[in-house]
Formats: sequence, structure tokens, C-alpha cells
Amino acid sequence: MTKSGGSTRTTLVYQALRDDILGGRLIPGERLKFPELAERYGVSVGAAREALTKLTAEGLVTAKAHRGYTVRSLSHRDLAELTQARVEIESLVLWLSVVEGDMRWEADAVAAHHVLERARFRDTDEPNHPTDEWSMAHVAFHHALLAGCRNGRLLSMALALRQEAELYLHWSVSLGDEPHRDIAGEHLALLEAALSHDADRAKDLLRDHIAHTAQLLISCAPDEPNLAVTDGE
Amino acid sequence: MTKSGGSTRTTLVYQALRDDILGGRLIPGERLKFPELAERYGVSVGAAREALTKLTAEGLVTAKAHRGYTVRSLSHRDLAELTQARVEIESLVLWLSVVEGDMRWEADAVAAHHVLERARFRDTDEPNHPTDEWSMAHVAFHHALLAGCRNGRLLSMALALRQEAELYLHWSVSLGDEPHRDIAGEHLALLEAALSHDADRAKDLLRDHIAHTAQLLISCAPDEPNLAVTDGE
DNA sequence: GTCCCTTGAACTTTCGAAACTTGGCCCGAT
DNA sequence: ATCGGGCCAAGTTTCGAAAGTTCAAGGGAC
Repeated sequence: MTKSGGSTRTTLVYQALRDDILGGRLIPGERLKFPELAERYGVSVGAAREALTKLTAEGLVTAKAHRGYTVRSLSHRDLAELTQARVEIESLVLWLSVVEGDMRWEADAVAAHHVLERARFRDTDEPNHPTDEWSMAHVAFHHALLAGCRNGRLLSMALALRQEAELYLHWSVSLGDEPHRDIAGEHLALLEAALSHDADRAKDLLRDHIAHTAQLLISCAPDEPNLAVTDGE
Repeated sequence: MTKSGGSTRTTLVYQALRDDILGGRLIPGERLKFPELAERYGVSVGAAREALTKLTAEGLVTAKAHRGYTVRSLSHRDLAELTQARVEIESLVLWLSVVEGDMRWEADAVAAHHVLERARFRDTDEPNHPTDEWSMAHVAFHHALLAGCRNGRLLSMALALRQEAELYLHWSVSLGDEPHRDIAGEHLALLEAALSHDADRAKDLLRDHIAHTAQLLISCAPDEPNLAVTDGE
């Protein structure tokens, strides 16, 4: 992607929009009108425009010529596609990461797992969603696991796919209360496989981890309006 | 990527720029200045700007904040990364394509191969490069092979990687004169494996095909000047 | 002679208004 | 009543100029 960290107005709007989408302040399928965005973030319409094209590249928003931009809408079919892509690519990247990872990578993975382990999963006020603290630690842990991969292209692909998956995670009403699921255990197993450089095992574990989560999402919201807002036409 | 086929000024510049880069009219590493582009394509600077952000998303140009856009520069390391990504992803997509492909897909593949087989490979005036006719047929054939994949995400990833690889193909001084290479034979074998729905065999063939081509490129241009045109101006 | 600060030019970025396109609504005709 | 065609409003796209930033060269101090 090679977007340098320079500070421009566009970058500001881009990050704000990204956070608002991932944070659920903008609903999937919602129309993003330039005048609204310009006022919301205090910039001109032109500035907002470029931010949207960047987000389009990442797949978080979709664009139709002369008909504006909308937040990517969610659907079961899309989730299935996304999951398949993640199962294949993310597990591949993890395999490479485990094979190529150095000491520094190991240390970072251990550190990230430690943070994740100590993060509270459920919140008292909102028992249906994981806490922000846990979500961030979760993302950081998976990123740390993948970061050993030397191939920038493959790594950024895997990261981009994860980001899209987070959208689904956020919009699933209540996930992970399954009694049969031991998320912490899965993460620990993942870490141990990685540290022992058992790439094949780590790969298989991650495949199951991803597929399992996706299946949960689908079964949790069989025909849910949140997931089925796709019908634009 | 869901870019609808609407016609806008931006789309025009986007396609023209893409053709110019892939066609070699713009040199890798070359700075793309807005005033020049605006005049070259007869649009305003604003219009050119958005086209460049789209191309950045595809990886054909790179952007640095406040320091402009440049055509993606080529290097051996980048070629190695690209090749690895293609070997993994493109072969995966082909595997899926062969498994999921229907009758229509088979027909298209056969048709594309027929065209490729009858296209002249070498030109008389320019014996170092393949003819445009052959290049286009080559691209079409590989696209046809992959098109059976039902997963739009994976498919577009594979296609995007192929597009980047074409840049390298174009800028390699002289490729494919190796006596040990039988490109037509490789394509035929690929087609036969696909038609007989032997997904595993097709996958292995493609892996070899890609890796082989990449190795040829690297050996053809051992030192970087050819591949790393860092021509500042 | 070397280094740093100042100065200048070129370029990118931002902005707001004008032009154009789209989709829906109303009206008349069949 | 239904269908077709033409108007209206909303929104997107485009443009050119002003503002801000970077890079490089020239001049002065040590």
C-alpha cells in the first residue's frame, strides 16, 4: 500500500472514517454523502472525496460512478467468500511467518499474547460485545503472529482481509458465548505452535480458528437484518 | 473492487495512465507530476489526482505525502516477493477454478487457448519482445483459466498480481529465448489439466510456470540497472 | 573551506463554486 | 387507468486558483 505517514487533511478524514466504520458509528449499506461528510469532519468535499477512494481500495466502502459511495454492505455470501480467502491466505502467511520469524518476532508474539490474556473479555454494561480493550489486544496478537512474514505483499493482503472481517465481528449481535468454544485456549495453542516453529500445526490451528469463528457468525445471525442489508437492488 | 463501468473524466485518465505504464510509455521510478499529466491527458490536475490514487491502490504507482507520485519502481527483491505471492495465490485460484469451473468456463478456456496458439510470438522488427498480439492472447488465456473461481476476492487478487507481473515482463530486456523453454507446451499442458479437472496437476503446472518465468527474468537481468531504473530525472 | 541559515521556486494539497448527471415526479396522451 | 416523455431537485464531478510544504541553491559566519 505504501501510503506514507505524512499528515494531510485527507489522511485525517481517512482515519476518522475508518474508525467510524470499524467502530460501528456508520452502518453497513449506509450512503455516504459528501456534504454530510464534509461537515462532519470539518473539511471540504474534495478532501472527503479522496479519503473515500482510499477506503474503496481497502474494500471498506464501495463506489458506483455518479451514484456515490456507501459503506460496504454485509451478507452471508460475502462472509463466506471472505472466510475462504482468509482461511487460505492468512494461514499461508502464518506458515511463512513461523518459518521465517526471528527472535524479535517471538518476543513480540509472547508480549502480545500476554496482553491479550490479561484483557477482560466481557464488559459488565454490554455483555454481548467484547470489550474494546480485548478487541484491540486480539487484533494486536494476530498481527504479531503474522508479522514474521517477510513478504510485504502477502502480509498486507492478510491484514486487509482481517480488517474486513472485523466489520463482521462488530456487527454480529452476540458472538462467542458458545459453551463449546475456548477462545483463550485456541490462542494459547496458536502461540505455542508458533514458538516451537511448528509451521504446519500453526497453519492448521489458524484455519480452524478462522473457520470456526465464521461459522459461529453465520449461525448466530441466520437471517439477520444486520447481515442481510445487502439488498440495494 | 466494484468499480462500476460509469464514464467519468477520472476513469478516462485512469485507463490511459494504466495503459501507458503497462505499455512502457512511462518508466518505472519516473515521477508523475500533476501539471504534466493534466496537460498530457487534457484534464485538470484534480482529475488526474484521483486517477493516481486508484492506481496506487492497484500497486502500479506509489505515493508519498507531499512528495508526489511515482511509477512503481522495479527491483529484484520486489520481483521475488511478487513471484512468491503469485505462486501461492494464483495457483490456489487456479485450483479452485478447475474444481468449480463449469462448461462455459471450459469453453472459454479452449477458445482463449486457440487464439493464443495461433498468435505469432516473435515479431520481425523487434525480435526481443513478444508481439502485442501474443501478449494480449497470453493474458486472456490465463484470465480465462482463472475465471472459473467463484470467489471474487481471491480472483481479483490473483488478477491484480498478474497485472503487476506484466510490468516486469515488459521491462525485461529480452526474455524467453531460452532453448530449454517450451512455453506453448506448458500452456497446452495447463489447458489439458484444466479440462480433465485435474486440479492438483494444474496447480503444480502453474507453480512451475510462474516460478520458471520469474527465474528467467532474474537471470536475464542480473544487475539492477535494467530492473531498477532509479532515473531521478 | 565547510557548515548552517536564509531564500526561492516548484510542486502538492486544499478549497468552494460551477457544470453536469442521475433518479424521481408531474403532466399529458393513449 | 396506464404508459411515455419531459421537467425538477439532489448530488456528484470537475475545475482553477490560493495556500502550504518540500527540496535545492546561494550567501554569510565561523
